[in-house]
Amino acid sequence: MARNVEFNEATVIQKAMEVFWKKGYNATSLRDLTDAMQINSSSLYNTIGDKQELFVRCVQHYTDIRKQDWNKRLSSKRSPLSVLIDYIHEAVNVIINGEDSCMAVKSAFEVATNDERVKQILIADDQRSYQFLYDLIKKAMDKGEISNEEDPALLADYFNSTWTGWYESYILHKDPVKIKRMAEYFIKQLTK
Amino acid sequence: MARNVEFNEATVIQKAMEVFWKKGYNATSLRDLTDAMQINSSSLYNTIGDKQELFVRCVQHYTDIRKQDWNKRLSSKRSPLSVLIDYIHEAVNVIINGEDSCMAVKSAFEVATNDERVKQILIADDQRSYQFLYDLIKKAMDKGEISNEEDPALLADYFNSTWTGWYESYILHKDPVKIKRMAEYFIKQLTK
DNA sequence: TTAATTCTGAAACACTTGTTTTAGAATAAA
DNA sequence: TTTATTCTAAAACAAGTGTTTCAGAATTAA
Repeated sequence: MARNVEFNEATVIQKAMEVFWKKGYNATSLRDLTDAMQINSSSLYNTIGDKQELFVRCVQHYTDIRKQDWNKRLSSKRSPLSVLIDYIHEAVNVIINGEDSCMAVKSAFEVATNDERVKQILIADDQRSYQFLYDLIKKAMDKGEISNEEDPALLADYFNSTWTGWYESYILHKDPVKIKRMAEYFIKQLTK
Repeated sequence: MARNVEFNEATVIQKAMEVFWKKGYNATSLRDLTDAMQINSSSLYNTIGDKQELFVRCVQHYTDIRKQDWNKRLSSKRSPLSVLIDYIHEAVNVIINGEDSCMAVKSAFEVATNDERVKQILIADDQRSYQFLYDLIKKAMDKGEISNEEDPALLADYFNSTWTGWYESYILHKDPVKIKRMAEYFIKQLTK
């Protein structure tokens, strides 16, 4: 028997996420957040909680989106190898067209060592990313699309950690060709 | 005709670097810094400058140390391939024994997009890292220690960006075996 | 309509931030 | 020793930080 929350929580988390994503956790102030979210700090503290809690929700939201993408790709009827190669190409596009690098990577380096909850979310995200690669590589091997000489778990691990360096490279050099060449070499290794 | 600065600048920069390295730029306060450096903020501002300037010097110092290490390794009389493999093994040891990841990587993601000077220092550092790898790979190819089928520039670029992902992996999983396995695969690719 | 409840906005909170001021101690050259 | 200069320590600075308070507006169910 009382009024309801005026704002849509999902919308507001999305807005906050964009600010955190761009500026990082420590460089983002509560004013930055409430300005973007268009809510008063009292509403924020009444519903979501403090800055840390909000950040946790934002990272969770960020990884949820990735999760959906991986699931969608995994349920594709197309050949495992083509799904994998498409994914690599789209990952390259995200790197060279996105403005703010990857929030998961940035948060791993800036926050994960100090915030156990953020760390756990990123571990789960990394595990899903690994599983996505592992499933495709394994299926591609079983189908004979790629050589099965190498351990698929090792390949998945190795490739899973490769993207991060591409983000760093793009921050420093802003060179799309460099990223594309590395991606082609990456694919070549996989398919030979 | 006046007194001299009491503290040793190199010592003080080293101390500041350690704090920035561990906590990151934004999470480090001036008090954190002056406590570690054991100097008053007025002395800091009189000699070095503000927080940004201090950070720039610290990143410069960090990359200077790496530069020395690369030069030392490049002047080795041993075979290029063995120098390279040694370097990879020691890089792995740094990752799994170090407590605070890599300051260059952390700074690339946290600061490089907002501070042009830091970015330029990191670009120069990255260039030296690339050149180090390129020189060894090229020499190893010329000597016939490794296959020269692949473009050494591409290999150097690719390998240069690989380490970053290993740092992220180690932050999340703290799994030395995982890093070691990736390094062995890395070497295997190089030598086959 | 009433009553109970929960939300919102603005202001205030205490504390921390990066930086500057100031008074005086220290020191090198004359 | 004097003098000119530059250092240092402590305090003060204004602005910004994350968070809380509180009065009142809003809303739902009775």
